[in-house]
Amino acid sequence: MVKIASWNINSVRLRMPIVARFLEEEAPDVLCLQEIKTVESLFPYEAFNALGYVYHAVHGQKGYHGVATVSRIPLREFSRHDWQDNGEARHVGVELTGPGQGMVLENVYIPAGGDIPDRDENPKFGQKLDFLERMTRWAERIDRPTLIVGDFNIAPLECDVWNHKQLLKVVSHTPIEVETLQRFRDAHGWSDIGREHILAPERYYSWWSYRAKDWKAGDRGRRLDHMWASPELARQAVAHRVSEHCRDWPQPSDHVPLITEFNL
DNA sequence: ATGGTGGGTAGCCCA
Repeated sequence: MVKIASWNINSVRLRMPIVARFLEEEAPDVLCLQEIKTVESLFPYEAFNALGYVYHAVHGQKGYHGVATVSRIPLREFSRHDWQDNGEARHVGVELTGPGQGMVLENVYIPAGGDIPDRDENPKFGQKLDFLERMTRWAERIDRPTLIVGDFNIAPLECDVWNHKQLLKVVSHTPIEVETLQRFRDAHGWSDIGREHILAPERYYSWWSYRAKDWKAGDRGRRLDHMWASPELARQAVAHRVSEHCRDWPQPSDHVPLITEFNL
């Protein structure tokens, strides 16, 4: 059994106490973090080592973005894609070399895309779509069992947001983003593990804005985080869940962890 | 219709 988790942590240094709490509670074999917001030299390697997570693949950046995959089972880093073509640290790819040997694990942080869903008025929105198009070209050539996880910053289904109609013009749920993400999905035949285990139209969110007074009261959530697998790998996913309670921990991230267990 | 909060950094950017 190999247990993999993904969490947009919004500063790994600030939130190391709750990361440790999560690792002690869930004991995933591998944890993929997004938005670590630090350079590699300041990454809390020792804190992870002390918890038994002695394998690391860190692609950091000062102040913004950044991803890290930490593990208690052996892995080897083998790729860092720049799908935005601007030098931002938004991806790291590893291959498991012990348990789950041969499985490729891609950790990605897709750009949020700014506030205005228009390429001309808001260059960041265009960059988000371009990032997805480059990922799609990459996905067409995948020839190994692959799991891609992370903050996709898109909630594709109606039941992935608290109010579908109200969010149609809100970046993360616009038709153009959903269509672009669908093309990425079709390019490899990805299986959306989250939605294979928590079936539509059931509510499924992974992010709640900090701007709500009480995130739970209005429950204005969105499913921005995903775990997508190659079809043959998806068939080996035996459990999947969302650690929603982490949103209530002290100084929480605005995202919560996703967990999938594989029988490999 | 608007602004609401949070993190990193250093005099605003990003989410």
